[in-house]
Amino acid sequence: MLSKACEYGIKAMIYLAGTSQEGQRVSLNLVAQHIESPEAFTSKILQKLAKAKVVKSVKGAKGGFELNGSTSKEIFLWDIVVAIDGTAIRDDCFLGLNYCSRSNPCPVHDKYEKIRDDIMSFLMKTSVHDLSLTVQEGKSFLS
Amino acid sequence: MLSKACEYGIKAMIYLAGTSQEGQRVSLNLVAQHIESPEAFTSKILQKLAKAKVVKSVKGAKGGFELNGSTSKEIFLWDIVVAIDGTAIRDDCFLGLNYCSRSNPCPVHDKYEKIRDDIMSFLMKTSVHDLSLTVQEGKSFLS
DNA sequence: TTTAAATTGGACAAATGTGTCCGATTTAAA
DNA sequence: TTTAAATCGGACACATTTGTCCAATTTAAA
Ligand code: SF4
Ligand code: SF4
Repeated sequence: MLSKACEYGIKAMIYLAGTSQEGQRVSLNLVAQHIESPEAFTSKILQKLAKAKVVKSVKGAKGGFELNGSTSKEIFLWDIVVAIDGTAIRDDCFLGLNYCSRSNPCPVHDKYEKIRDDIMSFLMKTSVHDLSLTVQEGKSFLS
Repeated sequence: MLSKACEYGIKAMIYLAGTSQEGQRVSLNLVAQHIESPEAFTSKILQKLAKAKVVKSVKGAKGGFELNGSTSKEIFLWDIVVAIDGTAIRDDCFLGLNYCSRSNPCPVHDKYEKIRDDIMSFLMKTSVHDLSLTVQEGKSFLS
């Protein structure tokens, strides 16, 4: 479903949502520790997220990462997926047909369309904020 | 979601369901043409499906491939997925946590669990026969 | 028995995804 | 001004997936 990089990216964003009150920054090292991902690989992922403007990175001493913009309520899973994996999960559907439509459907269309719509709805309507709450309460976990 | 190999495998099975009345065989070349996949790669995939006993292969002149067993109604998408991709799609869920459960869930569990169950239900309850009907009627397509 | 049609399986090649290393650069603080 | 703490970015390494090539084998038919 998602690439490993994208899984790490989502976890990183959820972690950052819990540390990003009032411009407080955390280092790459801390992020990687909390989401249990290789540090150098996490670095690449955070760079992608920074280029997509969903995280803000600050270089130099006392630098680090924080969520960009005012609030994690405005950042949705879909933003992260697009930044890291692109739109293939939406565009290349179940059987990976090059061209499909309601008048030229693949054989699974009738049975799969609802699942695809549910996935897209989940990705576009679930905010990082939604997910960070239970982590901060200790009711869900990133590793 | 699925590997390319698995997509080809599903298409091949759906195509074979339309050609496999009464032990009639089709060649690798024909299968690859109809599902628009590279012939040599398709060969590897059909070999996997043959080892999983969902297709029967016959070597030599007048040989070829046909569905194994009596009917495509007994072969489900899940059988094909397991034969080619294994059970990762079921075992490694959305965020790829190593260990998760209702008492140790990842942050998306509440929102994603239903989608996962819907996908598994779709894979386990959809038979190749279900899918081949609309193709034979010209109402859906494999390319 | 010979030939042609077909799958099989091993080795290889290319592309992508995952992960590492390290020097360059930036910034805050001593 | 110097130093230490950080991210950045390019090059590389490794694993997996995707795809190709070809000789070996099997089988039906001439
Ligand atoms: S399920 Fe529908 S949308 Fe998805 S590939 Fe098939 S025809 Fe296209
Ligand atoms: S959604 Fe639920 S089942 Fe899937 S990884 Fe998260 S906790 Fe596990």
